[in-house]
Amino acid sequence: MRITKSDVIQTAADIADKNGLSNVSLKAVAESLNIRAPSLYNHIDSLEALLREIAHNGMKTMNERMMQAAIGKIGDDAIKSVGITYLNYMIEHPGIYETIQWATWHGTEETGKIFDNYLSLLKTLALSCNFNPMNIDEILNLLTGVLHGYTTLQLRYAFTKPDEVKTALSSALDTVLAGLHQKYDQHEKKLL
Amino acid sequence: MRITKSDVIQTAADIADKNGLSNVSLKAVAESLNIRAPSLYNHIDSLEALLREIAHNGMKTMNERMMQAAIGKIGDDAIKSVGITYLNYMIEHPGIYETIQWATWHGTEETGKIFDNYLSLLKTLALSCNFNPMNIDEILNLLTGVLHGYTTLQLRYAFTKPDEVKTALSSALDTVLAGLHQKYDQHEKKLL
DNA sequence: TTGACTTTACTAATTACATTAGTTAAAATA
DNA sequence: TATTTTAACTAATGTAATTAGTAAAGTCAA
Repeated sequence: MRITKSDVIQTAADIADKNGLSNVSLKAVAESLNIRAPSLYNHIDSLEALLREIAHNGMKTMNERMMQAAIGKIGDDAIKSVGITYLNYMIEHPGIYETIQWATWHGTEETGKIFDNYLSLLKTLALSCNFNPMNIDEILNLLTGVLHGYTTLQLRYAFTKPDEVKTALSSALDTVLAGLHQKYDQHEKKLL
Repeated sequence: MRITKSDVIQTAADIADKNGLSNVSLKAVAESLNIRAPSLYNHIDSLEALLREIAHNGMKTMNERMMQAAIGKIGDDAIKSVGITYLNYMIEHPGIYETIQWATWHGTEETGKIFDNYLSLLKTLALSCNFNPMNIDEILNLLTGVLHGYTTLQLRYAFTKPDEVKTALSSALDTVLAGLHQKYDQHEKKLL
């Protein structure tokens, strides 16, 4: 009968996924948990703080999954694998992803730190692509931008035709990586 | 002393740009206009509808500016010019852009139509790049994705270092276009 | 086991909005 | 000028977030 902070976040995240971010209210969360709305304040600071927790949990879960997806892979393969994982998460959890976008505008330092973990993973993988390390930041900016923008804009088709969208994302990443290789590949190996 | 629907939308958009989307309320809009909140219902249907109007107005304005920016240009040049215009608008109107993103999730058919106008412009320009028309949809998906994702993620830097961000966007588009040309350029000219 | 302490639930009350209903005065129109 | 429409108003309602104060149930040391 006792409820934990984690229960509250999970329940709110489920509501977001099922009914959209705009239907996440303390009232709705409390009803799902069979408690009264004010009782939620024993676990959270405010509705805004709860939304941030949903976003942070989601971002951390995505980071874990993307790390898993990258294990045993390097280079373009690894990056495409991470990209597909990113898209999969968004398809499975559109409400959480919507909350993550909300947190882009209403985030805290914590939000930035979790995002940095994501950048850090992508950076490692990008460095395994034989790009000139001098340009790694530009490369990261483009890769993260493509992933975020492409998946967001394709989300509406992703529910009805998930396989097509995944294939298309893979192909889009191929195109971007081709451009990146053309521009940033190290042509000379450093000699010892 | 009389207020028009256009005034209401403008005022709400200004509040969004200055204080963020979450601070747009009928109360705040009414106070800015020196009228009472219920009077706003003479001009709008609801708060949600007002937010959609902000988004639609913003999208239309962006479309117009992008069309202007494309005049007299073709190919990669035109696309980069449009991209920079897109970024400029977002820097000038972050609150409206936030509302446009909100409308991505809460939009109507109207929202889709305005977005289609944008797609239509980009399609014309992409076709001027000598890409194989058979692949135009994939190409558009990638271009719109990069534009949306890249600009959104760079927005936080765009206020302090606008010039760097604009140069970087131009370079990122170069990279993507290089990948697209490598993959989708028409190698054979059709003979008459 | 008992007694202090903490946790987590509750009810009641407050506040902030969005929204509706009903009304009125000014503006537009015929 | 008479009529109709527009756009403002006040008053009232409903919903949701939040705060304050309280009580029950769990935790843990003596």
